[in-house]
Amino acid sequence: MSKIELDKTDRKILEILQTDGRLSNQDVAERVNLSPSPCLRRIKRLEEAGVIRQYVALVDPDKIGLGLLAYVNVRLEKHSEVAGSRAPGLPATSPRNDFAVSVGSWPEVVACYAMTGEMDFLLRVHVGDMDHFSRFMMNTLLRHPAVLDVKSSFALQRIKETTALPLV
Amino acid sequence: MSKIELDKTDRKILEILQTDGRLSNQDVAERVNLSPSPCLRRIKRLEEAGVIRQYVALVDPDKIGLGLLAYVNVRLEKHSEVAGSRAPGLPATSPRNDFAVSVGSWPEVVACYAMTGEMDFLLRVHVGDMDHFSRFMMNTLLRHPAVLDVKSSFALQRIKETTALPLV
DNA sequence: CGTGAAACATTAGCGGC
DNA sequence: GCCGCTAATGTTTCACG
Repeated sequence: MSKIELDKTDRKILEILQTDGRLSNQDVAERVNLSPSPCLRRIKRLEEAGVIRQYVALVDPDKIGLGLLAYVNVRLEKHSEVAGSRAPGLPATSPRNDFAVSVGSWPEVVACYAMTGEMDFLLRVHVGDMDHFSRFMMNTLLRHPAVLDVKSSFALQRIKETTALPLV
Repeated sequence: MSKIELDKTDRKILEILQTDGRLSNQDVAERVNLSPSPCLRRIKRLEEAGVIRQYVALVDPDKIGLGLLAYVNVRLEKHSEVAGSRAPGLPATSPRNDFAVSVGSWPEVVACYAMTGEMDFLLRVHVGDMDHFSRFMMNTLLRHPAVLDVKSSFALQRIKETTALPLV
């Protein structure tokens, strides 16, 4: 995790790149009152330290036919064992782990967290419409052997949505 | 909303930029077997159509002292009126609207959706630790006059997290 | 930290399929 | 219509002061 010291200029650079990830180094330099080379050195340092994890383009879901955003709470079976082939002494494939691996392969699921509380997992799911959603539920999520039950809610309105973290 | 036609090449470009938003146009062109100029024309078209909404740098929350991720379900008071100054006939400031505006000004809240189901809003909240979280609850969220009650869950583990949408 | 120069990237105009 | 060439302009990057 290696915390790293960030001074005021570093934070300003992060703030800028969190909003405009394609700004040229020159432009960033100008906005933080630095010349290009020290600015680039700082950005490189932030990238290497993993503070900047990635640069990405954000795509509008509505524009590519993914108009429905759902959050799905999932509860898994407790303590169930995988039927059949399990060598004694070897670590069992737990339902939890199984589920986590499956989630990685479902494109509709863009985020999944193990959570505190009564529900084990929270999934963020992008689909085209209710039809698509129910297909995903019936054919994929509810068919997974580790899943005990689910509770879904749908986004009616996006009040706020940003990838930019507050820079304390 | 203006749907736009995306051919195979456009989708490939989006896929690439969703993973690496700082790739040079030349590199993108190479990967989609196009020369730089038609590739740039396509990217510009995607930007102008709003399919690509923004380019951003993703910052690792752990590295900047925001180690705790919470999802907070919020229920608002129904039908309450703002006390005092309201001209009859003018649209009242609804608690809903009031809340939406406030959320915009709280840096800890990076996302907020109006949801179906028993809870009105779902907030995604990044904070440093439980202390920070409870300060946010006591001093900000629970003090808001529109808020009736809240239910919080905390992320124990990030199983999957991507900003890249599946390109159907 | 800043300067400067070489290598590299972007972008508009134009001709071709 | 959409592609690719060329050439001018702008940007990145690094050795060095």
